[in-house]
Amino acid sequence: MSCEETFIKKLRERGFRMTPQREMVLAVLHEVEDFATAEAIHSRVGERSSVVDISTVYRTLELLEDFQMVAHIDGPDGQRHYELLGIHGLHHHLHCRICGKVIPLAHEEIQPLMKRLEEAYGFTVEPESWTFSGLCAACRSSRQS
Amino acid sequence: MSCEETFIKKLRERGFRMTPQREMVLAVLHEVEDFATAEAIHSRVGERSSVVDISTVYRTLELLEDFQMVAHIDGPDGQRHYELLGIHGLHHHLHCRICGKVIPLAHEEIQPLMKRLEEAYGFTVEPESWTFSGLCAACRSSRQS
DNA sequence: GCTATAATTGCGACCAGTTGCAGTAACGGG
DNA sequence: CCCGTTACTGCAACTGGTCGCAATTATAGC
Repeated sequence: MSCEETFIKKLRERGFRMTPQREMVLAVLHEVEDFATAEAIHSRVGERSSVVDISTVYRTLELLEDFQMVAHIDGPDGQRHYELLGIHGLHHHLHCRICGKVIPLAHEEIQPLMKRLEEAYGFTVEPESWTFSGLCAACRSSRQS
Repeated sequence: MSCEETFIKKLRERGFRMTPQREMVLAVLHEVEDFATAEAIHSRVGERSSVVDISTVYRTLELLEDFQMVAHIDGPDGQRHYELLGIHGLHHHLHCRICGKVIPLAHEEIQPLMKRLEEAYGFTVEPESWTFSGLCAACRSSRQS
């Protein structure tokens, strides 16, 4: 099932509708490599067709995140960067504070912690993308701390 | 060592200065139970003395977070809620999306994950407060999912 | 104490993102 | 194929938070 078909199916399941605007935002997400800001997505949508409002872009991204088709990380520039989860599905991110590199982290890596929180606290963690901030190996060794 | 003395010491270490504004923000954090928004802190500071600008409140909170004396969680209302870490030191939070309850989580609970990220990815996680969003035991069972 | 220096403040402009609302349009039912 | 319902969009106003800058003030050296 293509990404767009998946989107339509998930929309229908909840009584939502497919629109040209939503279609275009999803298409642009496919063209973009790795991460893109809402602003970047907005301007690329603008290139393809008549203008779509930035608030519609945000609303669509929120919906896609809700469907676990998209994730975002908060960049140190204070902007959100969005990523299509695609065939890899839900995963997480290690984000280097110095060089900005983003290392993907399989969902299984955090299963032990989730299990522990469930058993010890009765707390069920939401299936959302997490971002851990810190230092990658290269940046860590280069500051010999 | 009192909280304020700690603050002054940490400021001096980095060539920063103690000011009446910073003193008041810290004092208000002591008066407040659990979490407070920047806006709430700002208005309580305003009650005690002449007005302190909201941007100064934000800058002071950022500084205190940097010193690991304060942590924040992002509420579902889109506002940050600040907490004095106090004698318990660095810890984390489980935040129920339904009832809003916040469950504290000792730093040791996430050591295994940090160790794993260090060993497998060479990634050093920053010593900051994390917030995990999800459902507490009560809210989970009440929606029988 | 007084002065010089550099950190800090308050202010206003600004930023990314959200929201309320009135008009528009997708889509199910006839 | 058309109509009615209701989700959706664009717009403009708004929100929480940040930033640049000129004026202020804490502190170290004399």
